[in-house]
Amino acid sequence: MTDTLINSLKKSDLFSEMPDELLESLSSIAIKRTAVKNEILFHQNQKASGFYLIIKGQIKIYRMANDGREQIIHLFGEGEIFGEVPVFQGTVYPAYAQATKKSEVFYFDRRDFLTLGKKQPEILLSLLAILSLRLRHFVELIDDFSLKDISARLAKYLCANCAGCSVRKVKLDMSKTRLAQKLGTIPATLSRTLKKLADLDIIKVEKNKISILDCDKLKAISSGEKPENL
Amino acid sequence: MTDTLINSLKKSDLFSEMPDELLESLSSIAIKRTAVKNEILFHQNQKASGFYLIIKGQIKIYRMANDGREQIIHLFGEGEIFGEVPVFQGTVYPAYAQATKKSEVFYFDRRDFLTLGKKQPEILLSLLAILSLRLRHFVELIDDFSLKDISARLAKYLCANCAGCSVRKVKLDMSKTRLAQKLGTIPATLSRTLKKLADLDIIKVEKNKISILDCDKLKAISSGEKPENL
DNA sequence: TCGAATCTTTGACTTAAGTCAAAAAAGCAA
DNA sequence: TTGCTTTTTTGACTTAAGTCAAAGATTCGA
Repeated sequence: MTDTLINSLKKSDLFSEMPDELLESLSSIAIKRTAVKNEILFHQNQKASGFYLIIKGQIKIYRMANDGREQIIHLFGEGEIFGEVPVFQGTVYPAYAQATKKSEVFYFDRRDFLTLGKKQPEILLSLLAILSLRLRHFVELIDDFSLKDISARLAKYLCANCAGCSVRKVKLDMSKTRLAQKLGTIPATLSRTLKKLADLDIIKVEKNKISILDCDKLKAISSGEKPENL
Repeated sequence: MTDTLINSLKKSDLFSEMPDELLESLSSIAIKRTAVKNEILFHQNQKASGFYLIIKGQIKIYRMANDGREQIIHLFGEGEIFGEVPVFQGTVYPAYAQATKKSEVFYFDRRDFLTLGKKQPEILLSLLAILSLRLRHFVELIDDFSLKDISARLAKYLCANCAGCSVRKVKLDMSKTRLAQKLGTIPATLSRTLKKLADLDIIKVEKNKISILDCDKLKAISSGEKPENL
């Protein structure tokens, strides 16, 4: 029984990277709940007594505007948690949470969570680690997306995947279509970009293996410099 | 003395939003350190004994590649913390940290931090709240940046700032140049986009006040739909 | 109130990257 | 191998948004 509970935790966004022994402790305070369609899990301005992890179904987070119309803030799906910010802050829920269909959730009571955290601060530290690491990734991602063109993103990807350019051959462990997605573009553009770099003798492409011929130029491109010919 | 310490914490990225009473506790375990230029604060693979907050100066985080060349991972500046992820995880530092110039930092010892967290888990919860809230913002930001064109971003901004469209007049509390930045564009483009929406009678712009004439269309645009005329 | 500095708008032009479609190559199953 | 599907490349075209520069507004200090 606890096993399936831990498995559910492992499938969640927040807890998936947490060490097993901590998950076990966590699972001891998780309470399984089901919500029928349209059931309200918490109200706006209600004291935040606990947060939720969705196992199945979908939860709508919304606010009520002055004129009575609801403003949907977010839809959360399986594996996602919600309500944790006000719980951590010790404030009130800033919105309503309502099941859009029959759903299953785990409920983590704030008090239990605090008690557990007191006994085993490693749990909280682990969560902090997960969140701050993820935050770093996002900051980087945003940097990449907003500041860089495709060549730069590709160059960066290649650089990051050749261990400081000591390895000169990068084998793609995914399809080019997939890589294009990862770089935030489409296969056609990736193909052209690869060709551009190859024409400049910076890389050489053979099927799914990419050789890096000029690591320094690649690095320059990855940080935004433009070589002579686009 | 403690006052200036707390003030420093307030200027930092991570702690600025933390309630005062918690900052006070935190300040009790912060140790001020100075680093001369090129001083190494921690080594790669060394057990992560504590994390740092930069008060002044700059710290370079880098890894050493096989061929001896250093690969700079990040440069951190004033107000930023570093080393916290391995500290929270209880692992080793994954890279070197070296001052690029004379710097001042606060050092938070892992053990002290844990002890404090045990005594006052609210501190850890507050950090969790800060991080998870910030994460939410980033997730949204990435959504916006990668999926939406400028009209959509602007529409979303306007929608978010008219309280569920019950208020029909948004007063910009910043210059249009600043707003353009926030939307990830330039003033010229923002100007044109505003005009486009005004031409479609969706909004009306008078100096720094923007009236929303058609809230539903605005919402549609903000979620990616294209109206008749671009 | 005048004039300088800063913001904002507009116009003409450029460009990176997307769309659509078709050809070429690679992968795969029987 | 053969044929079928999927992936990748290429070409022609479109488009959103950036650049640069100049003209209009606005703001603000003295």
